[in-house]
Amino acid sequence: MAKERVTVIDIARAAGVSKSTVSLVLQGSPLVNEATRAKVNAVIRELGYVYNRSAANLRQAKSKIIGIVVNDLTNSFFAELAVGVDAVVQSAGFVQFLANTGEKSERQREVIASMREHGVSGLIISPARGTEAADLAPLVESGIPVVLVVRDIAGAGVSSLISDNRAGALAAVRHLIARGHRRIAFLGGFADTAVFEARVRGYRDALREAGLKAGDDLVVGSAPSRAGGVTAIEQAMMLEDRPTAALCFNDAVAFGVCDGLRARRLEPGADFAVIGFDDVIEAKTAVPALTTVSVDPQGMGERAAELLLKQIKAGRAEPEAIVSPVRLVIRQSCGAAVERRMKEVSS
Amino acid sequence: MAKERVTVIDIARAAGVSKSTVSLVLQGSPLVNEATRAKVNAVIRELGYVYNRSAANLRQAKSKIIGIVVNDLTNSFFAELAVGVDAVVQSAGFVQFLANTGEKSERQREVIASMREHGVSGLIISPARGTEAADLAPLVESGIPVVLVVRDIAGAGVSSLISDNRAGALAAVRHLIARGHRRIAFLGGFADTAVFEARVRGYRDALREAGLKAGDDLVVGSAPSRAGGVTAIEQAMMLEDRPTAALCFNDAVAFGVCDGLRARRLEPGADFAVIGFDDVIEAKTAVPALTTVSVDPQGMGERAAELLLKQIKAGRAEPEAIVSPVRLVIRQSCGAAVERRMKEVSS
DNA sequence: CTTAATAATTGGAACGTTCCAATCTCGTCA
DNA sequence: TGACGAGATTGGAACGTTCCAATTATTAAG
Repeated sequence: MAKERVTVIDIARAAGVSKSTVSLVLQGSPLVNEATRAKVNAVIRELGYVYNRSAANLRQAKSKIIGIVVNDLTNSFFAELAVGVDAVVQSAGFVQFLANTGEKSERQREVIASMREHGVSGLIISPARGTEAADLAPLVESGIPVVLVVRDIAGAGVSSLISDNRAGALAAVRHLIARGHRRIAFLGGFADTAVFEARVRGYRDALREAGLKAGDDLVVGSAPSRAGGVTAIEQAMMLEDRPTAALCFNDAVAFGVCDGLRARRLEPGADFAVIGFDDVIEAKTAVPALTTVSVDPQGMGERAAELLLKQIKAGRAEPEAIVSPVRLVIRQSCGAAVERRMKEVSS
Repeated sequence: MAKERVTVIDIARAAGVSKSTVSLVLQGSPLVNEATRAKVNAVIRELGYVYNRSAANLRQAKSKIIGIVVNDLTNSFFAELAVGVDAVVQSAGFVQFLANTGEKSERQREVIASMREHGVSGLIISPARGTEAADLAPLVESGIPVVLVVRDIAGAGVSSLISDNRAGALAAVRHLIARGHRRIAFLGGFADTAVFEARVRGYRDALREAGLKAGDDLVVGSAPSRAGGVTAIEQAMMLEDRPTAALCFNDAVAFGVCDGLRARRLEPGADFAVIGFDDVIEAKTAVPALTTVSVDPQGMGERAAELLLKQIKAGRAEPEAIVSPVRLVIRQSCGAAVERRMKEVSS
């Protein structure tokens, strides 16, 4: 069944032209006559020709593949990021090579190597935990454009696109304070990441400027997952002086916190205010709808892809460090919307 | 900065051997002397050589790439499926090319074509809605191994791996009936899909065998998402004779149904029984933990990958249609576990 | 009618690898 | 000593495309 491979030469023979002409047609060159173009295209369709990109790549150095490596595909934040990237990459005529590292740096090394071997013309990386500048050094030295997303790596010397984590946390906690909360926790996340550090910094700054003290017992780390959120809130509720509100490391944790709250017969939004981070799609439709710091993962993916494409086109651009603004979207889980809605109804 | 590409010839020259020897080393051939192998490897590291897979692919027809195309990456079911595939594919020395079609068959055509051009040696496809056998025809004629997952396509003539949707729904609804429910709804999903059809069939069969009538008003379709679940339950609760339990099209819908229930001050698991389908990771940690039909997406991905690998190795195998067994995992959202837990406590 | 310019087409080299058949180097055995 | 075979190594052809310079066909200008 597996028929002989049809090549450009077969097409040429069948169409009565040279292989060069066929090649020209394939690349949509304006040099070729309309009639022959039509003829060639017809033969191509007829013989079921499939373009051999390996051969093309071999000849010309550029590959039309861009790679994206994420640290946790099962986290919908990254899945959305990937579809954002895919959208723009695709429409630019590139194809996306996606790999998941599962936070393992060994695995990350492998997939990056593999992508290099396949000749990707650019790479978008959301680095695994613990990735250092040295790990990326061979890659950046090779001159392949790289943009880091979500997590920046100091001294890597490549472009990065991260969200303004400190500002987001600051805004969220200010909001909580404005609504009268005094005991505010920071829940979830691994303490050894830059993202965690930035978010906690914003949290602390907000408390400080309100003259509240930021005790260490109120920031409790955990896995940045739904399950982690459950354990984090449980731990926080063991404190003798319990918090009445929490900013969570991300939305997954926030959902877990809501779950944990309910398990203790506390209604999130009414009895306890919770704010997430990321604005995953489900945040809007959850009940109560999650108040969260919107970082628009899909949009971030799009911007990262655009940045990368720009660098690919430019050959070798100066690395830029973009910090993407962030905004607090107030929904129901922090209690604000409930109040507001009641006001609306009564007016 | 972008240095000259170092090739196998450069290595050969630097190591004082021929390019053939270097090639042999690269492929780990046992033919080459240990000393020269070490020498060559040292030079490879020293010069920062990166293997050019395009060139290799050109020479030998096999490519070490397998492609996976999913219809909705933002649905964590598919994200997990993809990581399952990735795990086995990777350990077999292949690399995974992942693309997302977003349910658009035009897009699906493009990505499949692109993968063919890159010379994938096999393809795992979770087809977009509305994909027909004819759409896949050119692909299967080319003789490249394909396995369809999640959704089968009649007459496509390729292997498929789907879960036993009817049996799962049957078991779930039987359980609901055994717990005394009489008004049971089927919520969510697009009615024009085979998966929907099979699940509803199981649902109907269970009702019928219990002598319950399966009114059409109790099956309400919607988008297979969290938001869809919210609207579906809302619609179901408009009925004058309200259901007291529901089997949902998938877990995302089930979560939405829980949300919708809470919005009406009904506690899922206590006031209304809900069962999902898929057993996404969050199902276990949600509150209440979701009773669901476990299809183990990650395991399914692994099995699909193994099947594909087997076919790739075998050259051209007979298409197999595997239906993967499924099991009802009883947690809290159907009310059963609550009862059981109380019993445990009292004993 | 010649020449120049333009439009289309073309053959061959090149890309970096693998494969094949051929060669070289030993040590061993008769 | 010569023949043999095993172990290592090697040169060159091939894979399917693109690029370049060259060629041919066509049209316009003089």
